[in-house]
Amino acid sequence: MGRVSEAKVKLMDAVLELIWTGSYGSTTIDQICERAGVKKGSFYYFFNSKSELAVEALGSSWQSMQAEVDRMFSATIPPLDRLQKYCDFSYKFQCDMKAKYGRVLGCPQFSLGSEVCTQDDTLQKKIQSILDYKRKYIESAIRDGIASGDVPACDPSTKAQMVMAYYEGMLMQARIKNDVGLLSKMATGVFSLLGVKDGALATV
Amino acid sequence: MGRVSEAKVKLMDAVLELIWTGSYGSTTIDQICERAGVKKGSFYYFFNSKSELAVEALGSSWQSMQAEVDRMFSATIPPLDRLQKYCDFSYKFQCDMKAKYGRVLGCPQFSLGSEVCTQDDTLQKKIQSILDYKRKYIESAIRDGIASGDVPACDPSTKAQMVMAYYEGMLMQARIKNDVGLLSKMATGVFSLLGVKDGALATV
DNA sequence: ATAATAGTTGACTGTTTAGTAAACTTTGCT
DNA sequence: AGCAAAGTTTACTAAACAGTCAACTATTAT
Repeated sequence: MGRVSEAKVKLMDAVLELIWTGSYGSTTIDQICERAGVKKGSFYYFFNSKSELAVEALGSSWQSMQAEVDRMFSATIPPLDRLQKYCDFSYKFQCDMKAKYGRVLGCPQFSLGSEVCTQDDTLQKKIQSILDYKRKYIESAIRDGIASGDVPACDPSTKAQMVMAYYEGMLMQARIKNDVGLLSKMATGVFSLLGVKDGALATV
Repeated sequence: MGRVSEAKVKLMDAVLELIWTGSYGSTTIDQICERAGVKKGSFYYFFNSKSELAVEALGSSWQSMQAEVDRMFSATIPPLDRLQKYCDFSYKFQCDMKAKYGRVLGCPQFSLGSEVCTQDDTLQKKIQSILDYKRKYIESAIRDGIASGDVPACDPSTKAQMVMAYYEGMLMQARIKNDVGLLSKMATGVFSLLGVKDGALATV
């Protein structure tokens, strides 16, 4: 019973957009409320702080993204194709953001993680866990690639770490330079890191 | 004539430390002044804003760093050794920071760049230019490596972009995870990206 | 010595911010 | 209808914040 509300969802959407198009530190609770079309009293009815809102928003945003990532990294897809698809997806995604906001926005977890890691422990832990999930997809694709003989023998965990550093570094660069072109050939570097000749893919 | 002052230097040191150990958005002018042991009136005597101070501080910090980088990337050193030295230096540097602050701090330009790129144009441009300088060292080493036959033929500019993405991505990951261990084998990935077998170095 | 220059200080202003509380409104249950 | 749960709103406080200014102090060239 009682009345129903979309305020919570609206606040989560608003905070993500503001953090992503700007930064965590520079977005105020008043701004979030204004963007969400929600009064501050309602904000504090649902959340205790900006940090708490951000944690929930990041979690829910990752949850909806995860379905899509699961499809890209399906075990039915050849391992290297998964990585190719993931790179292509990221490129397209960043193009969409650039079209929508006039800005390449990069990876929300990485940008935010770098900003708050020394300041907000619970937020930092949430981001860490999402990044760990993402790495597991890559690691699993590498492991499958080794099994199928597409990837030279290596430690999948270490290699995944490297691939991810490269991938996230590229997105960061694209954000800082506001240049989406850097990302169009992203997969090339991924395959170099794996010691795989580019173009050795089954189908794309 | 008139009296002499170290306030400007102290303010620049303070802002760099605060941004690096925290973030740009979360460091206030009051904080900077307190850390520097300088009164706010003096701050505004020398600078018009936090942004202006940050621009000057970044420039001067890069200038003193550049001497060291020039040595590492000396044309007298075999090209791949330069990259190895640079990776080793970064690793040691981050270890020092961890020892000093209890935190891996990563690359100041990259963290800050990602935070302010959508918000502060002059700061963004300053960071951009420093990052461009850094890339030129890598690009030049790659070009020399191709000339000496140590690096397979490629477009040095594009490859430098990739190497840098990987390098900066690694530093970012280390910052977010507060784990310096990730960086100990950094050069391995650099050489993979260049299509060079690890251990093909003249001397290190 | 003193006057001009360079830098310092503290007290001040107005604004933005986080956070609170009490009155009010909508909704569903009986 | 009427009551209770769930959510909304407005007006408020106190603190943090950026930025200003006039009076003050140290340095040095002459």
